Parts: sequence; structure tokens; C-alpha cells
Amino acid sequence: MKMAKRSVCPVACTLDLIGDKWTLLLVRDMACGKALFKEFSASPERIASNILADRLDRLVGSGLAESFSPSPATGRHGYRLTAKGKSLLPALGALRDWGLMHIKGTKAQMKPVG
Amino acid sequence: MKMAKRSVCPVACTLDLIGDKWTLLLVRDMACGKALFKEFSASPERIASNILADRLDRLVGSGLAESFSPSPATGRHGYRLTAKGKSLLPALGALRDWGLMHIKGTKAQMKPVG
DNA sequence: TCTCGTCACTTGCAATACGCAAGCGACTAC
DNA sequence: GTAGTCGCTTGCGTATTGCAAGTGACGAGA
Repeated sequence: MKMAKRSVCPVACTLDLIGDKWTLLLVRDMACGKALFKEFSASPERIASNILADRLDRLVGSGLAESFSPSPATGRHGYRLTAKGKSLLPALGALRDWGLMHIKGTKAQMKPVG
Repeated sequence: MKMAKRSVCPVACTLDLIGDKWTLLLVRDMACGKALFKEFSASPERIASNILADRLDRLVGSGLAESFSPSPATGRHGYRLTAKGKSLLPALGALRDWGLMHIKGTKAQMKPVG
């Protein structure tokens, strides 16, 4: 299940983990306080449910996110960033800033939640 | 040919441009002074030639890179980052640093060239 | 001039990944 | 008990990718 490294380059290895159009959006959503499957589904980019399930599995599998039970009452579990996942936020912020600077029509609408 | 935005989120829009396993590696290579098709082909990640041609087209099409003639003598042209492309370097650096910190076995071997 | 090699792609094709719609089991509310 | 929500999973058609081979332009050398 684990894919081999393409090289020892840290950029290439990082892209092996998060180099697709969806993974970082989930990191963004989690950073903004979203935790439930349906909350990720409701994001404006409209991720397909099978892709979402797959990416959540990968995030958990690579240690960037973890599953947790928000309240014993509801029983529904959610996903949240681990410390490793949170450490991606500076990079995510750099990409956001680049987008704001160079792509017209973009707006930062969500804010990280502690 | 131009894909519609998925949302107005700057992260999503940036990923629409560079959210794949190869594009940022080419930005990395160009930042390190590589310019020729064969130089990109020779990178340790072994990009396929059709994908390389496609990504170079997209980089030029999105204004991140441009084609130039290194010397009138040889006639061979190369690719180099535009100012817009160079402005991705902080984000690229953040991803590199994350990889160095969290993925064991990675090494920074190439250095940006002015 | 005729071949040889290199370079920058292009093409064909099989494998993988993706997007969409529908379905399924667990649970809750009414 | 039936209807709705939630968190996935399944099927299936399409798009993207990887690999190998091929093409045309160019230069060097015999």
C-alpha cells in the first residue's frame, strides 16, 4: 500500500504525500475547525465522497490527521490535524498568500481555529 | 483549454495551477538553474517525456515560466522562471522544510541559483 | 553528402485515478 | 415503523498517467 519514494528530495517526498488537488484542502478545512465527513463534503470545491474517504484514510495513514469522537452522546466521530498535520500550516499559508497575490478573484474567507 | 475555478479560495486556485506531483518539481529544477528539456528529464524522479512536455506548456501558459534562447549559436531554447514563478519559491521552501523535518531519509541537495 | 547521434518532443496504448450517481448499514427522530 | 441523516462503498464511464517507441530538426564527423 505504501508507495516508494521517487527520490530523496524533500520537495518530491512532500508532494508524494500531499501533491494532489484535494489533500491540502482537507488540511485547510481541518485547520478551520471542520471535522465531520459532511462538513468536508460541503466545501465549495465539492469533493466526491469516494475521493474524500480515500484522502481521509491517507491523511490518517500518514499521521497528518487522526480520528476522534467529539462527544460520547452523538457517537459520530470526526477528524482533526495532528501536530504533524498542523506543522503544514506555514506551507499552506504560503500557498494561500501566493494565490491571493497572483490569482485575481481569490478571497481568504476562512480563518484557522485554534 | 482553461479550467474553471473550483472556488474563490486562494489555496484551491493555487492547487489548480500547481497541485500535482510534477509541476513544483520543475519549478524547483528551474530555481536551481536547469533550463533544458533533457535536464528536467535527468532529475532523479524520472518524469515521463510526455508529462514533461505537458507541464512545461502549462507553466508557460500560466505565466510561471517562459521560453528563451540561451545562445544564438546553439539555437536550443530553454525554460526559466518568470517573476511570477520565482514568487513561488517561499512556498516551495516551506514544503522543502516540512519534508526535511518530517520525512526521514530526505536531503536538500540542490540550491537555488540566482 | 551521407550517416550517426542528440535533442525536444509526439504518439499509441495499457494501467491507474478520478468524477458522478446510486446504494448500504447504522443511527436518530418522529 | 418509517423517514431522514450520516459516513462511507460500489459501479461505471472518462480523464490522466506511465512507459516505450517513433519523428523531425539539427550538428558533427567521415
